[in-house]
Amino acid sequence: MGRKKVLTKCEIFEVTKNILKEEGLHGVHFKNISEKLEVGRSTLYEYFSNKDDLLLAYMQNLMKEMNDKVNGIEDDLPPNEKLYHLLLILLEHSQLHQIDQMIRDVQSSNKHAADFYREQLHADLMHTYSLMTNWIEEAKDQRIWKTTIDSSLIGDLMFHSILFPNRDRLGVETMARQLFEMIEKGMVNRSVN
Amino acid sequence: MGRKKVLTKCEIFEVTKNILKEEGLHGVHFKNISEKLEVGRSTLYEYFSNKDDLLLAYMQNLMKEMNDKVNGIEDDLPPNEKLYHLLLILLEHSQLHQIDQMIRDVQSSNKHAADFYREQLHADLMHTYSLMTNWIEEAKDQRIWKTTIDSSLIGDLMFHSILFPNRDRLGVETMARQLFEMIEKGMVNRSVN
Amino acid sequence: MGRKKVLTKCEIFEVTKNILKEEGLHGVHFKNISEKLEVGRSTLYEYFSNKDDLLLAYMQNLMKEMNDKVNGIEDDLPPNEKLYHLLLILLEHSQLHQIDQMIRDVQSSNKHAADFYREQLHADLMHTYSLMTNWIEEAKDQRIWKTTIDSSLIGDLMFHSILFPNRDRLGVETMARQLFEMIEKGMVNRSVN
Amino acid sequence: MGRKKVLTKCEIFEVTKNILKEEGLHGVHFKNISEKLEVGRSTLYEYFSNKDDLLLAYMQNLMKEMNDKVNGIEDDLPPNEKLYHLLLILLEHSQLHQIDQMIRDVQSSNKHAADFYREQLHADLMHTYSLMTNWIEEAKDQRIWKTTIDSSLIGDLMFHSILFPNRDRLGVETMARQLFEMIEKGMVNRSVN
DNA sequence: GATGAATGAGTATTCATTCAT
DNA sequence: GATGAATGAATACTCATTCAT
Repeated sequence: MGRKKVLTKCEIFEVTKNILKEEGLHGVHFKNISEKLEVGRSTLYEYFSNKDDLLLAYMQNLMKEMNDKVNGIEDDLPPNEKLYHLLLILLEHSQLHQIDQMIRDVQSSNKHAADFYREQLHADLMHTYSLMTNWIEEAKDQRIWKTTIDSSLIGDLMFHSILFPNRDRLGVETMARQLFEMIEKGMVNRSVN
Repeated sequence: MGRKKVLTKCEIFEVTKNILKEEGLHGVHFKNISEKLEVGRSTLYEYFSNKDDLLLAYMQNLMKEMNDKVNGIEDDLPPNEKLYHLLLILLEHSQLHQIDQMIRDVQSSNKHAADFYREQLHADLMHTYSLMTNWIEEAKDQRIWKTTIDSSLIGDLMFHSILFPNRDRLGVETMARQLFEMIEKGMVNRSVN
Repeated sequence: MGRKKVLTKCEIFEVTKNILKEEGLHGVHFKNISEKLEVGRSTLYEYFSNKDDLLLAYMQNLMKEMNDKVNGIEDDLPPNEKLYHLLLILLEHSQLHQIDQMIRDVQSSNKHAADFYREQLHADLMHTYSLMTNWIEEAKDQRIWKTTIDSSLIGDLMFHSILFPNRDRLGVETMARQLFEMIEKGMVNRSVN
Repeated sequence: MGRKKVLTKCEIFEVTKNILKEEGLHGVHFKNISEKLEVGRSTLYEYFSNKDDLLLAYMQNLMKEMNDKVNGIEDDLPPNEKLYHLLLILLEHSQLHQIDQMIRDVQSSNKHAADFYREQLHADLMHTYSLMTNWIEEAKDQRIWKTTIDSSLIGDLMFHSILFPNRDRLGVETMARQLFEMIEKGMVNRSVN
């Protein structure tokens, strides 16, 4: 009695996600997680050996989820369409923006594990990043996109667009559409002359 | 009379800037600041009555510097050129990106002062933001830019571009130029058809 | 489940009482409390969220104890006898004398709780005070006591008698008896003339 | 320009007195003293080698002032009249009530001096105390006062009456008169029967 | 003398983590 | 497993005091 015996990592991730959204990376404490789950604080240690483990695992989980979707993008689409889908997926996983800070912050006591996870996280992130860059290059090679603009700059733009506060106001779909239109066509009003 | 000063607020800001860059907002402690400056920790309290005061003052200082430059933009330039200048100035003040988080985090004990500074910071920030949005609207009104894309989305993009890691690699000038070209003309390769 | 408790709020109150007696209100620190209890300093925070909470809780506890006894005084006794009982109870709760200073000093971070407790403390104190004053007035109304002497002056006297250092030497009972005799009959030697 | 060159111990005592009244013993800091005097904090060290020195000197000064008045009481008055005068003088020097706490608190680094002053303070205090007790005994010996009530209890009462909050409301004279009437004649209403 | 600057020692508080049941 | 209890390490902050000019 008390609480249901089954506490799952999934539930912990869910709560973590909410706290992360509401209070940011440094607002995540085992204290508030356990309170929200109505579980003893130390119970969390049965699931994660320390705080950083939890965060890393959470991020990795998120990353995996996202990577699965990314890998689901049909490979034979034109590169700019693939990039549009990628942008949409990124916007749907806005929590990712903390990953960068986390990779720096995390200083687990269990150095080995932490470093391992950290590197893997970084690798996962880089995977998406380079996928994106590749597709941009592809678009350039196929003469769909111009070559005068640095590919990784576009990459940065797409990746950081998850931070735009207006995402919530516009909605993910609209934002993706408009942003992609701007990326491709630019702001200049061609209907005029 | 009195001992010679070995420390200035300016030096403290300098160190703060570096720590902020290297370790993020939550990496700033009076401990590491004082260590880097090779002064006693309590000495810092002679300059700022607490940590939040320091951070707020730092941000305000930065903000003022930036606002001065922004206000120096000639008013009778076409809106898109003004926006280009604004983008350049933003990129030169990339530390600003923590301002948002700070405004939330900071809860100084000296409530009065803190609230005052916080509001002023926010006002300063909004000033720049709305200037930017106004110019975007102006560009739309003058039919220079198209109206199909949300103005604040462009605002977000410009503001968040200070976060792009490739800024350091490309250099501020190049990045501004390329980014602005993309914003205006888009990626589509028109030389082809 | 869970480790066995080695510490109770009661024990903390006990130690607090001793420190309060020996070193006064400002001699109370979590450091010396924890040392006397031979527990880690932070352990105390599991019981009271901060120092002021502890002090307020301590005082409230004391107050409650005393009020219970005060309320046990039979209402249909003559007012002067009721006052005698009250004096006795006050003398048995001499730690109360710090309450006044505390009510001023305490500025808990948990403003809400602190203000609430503070007000309640003050209310409890006033309750006793006004009970005392009422009984004095009653004694005057019933012509048992003379009216030429300010009632609250007697109140002050009774309340502050808990501070008399000779309380320890004489013992509470003796002191109460003698003091009350003096209050009622005065020092003048009537057996002479 | 700046401040008048002459800062006197007297001015420092004056400010100390006010702070002591408004904020209590632990509200006295060199910081606020120097601020109220519009003097540099370290300047105070030209006058007193440390905080405790200041407090001890202040108390001693007060004590001396009071003792002078006490010694001015004509020796050939009846003991109860002498006690009345003493009570009046005590009430006029209510700041004395902190002396007790101070004697405990003060832990100067200059142990020698501190102990010396402390002892002297204590001696001065005891002088008055024993003078008071002597006169009470005298009153008993002369059959003016009854012997059934402990002399030092009356001493405590008179000494602690300086703490009664109603002192401010009633005024020193009235309070002394009423209190002394009660001490001598008691509260019992003799005009009745 | 006077004072601005610097500092050390002490306390409060938070939180991840370990331990015993 | 689950959990309540205990704790150490780290940081914020205050204030008396010393030092150099």
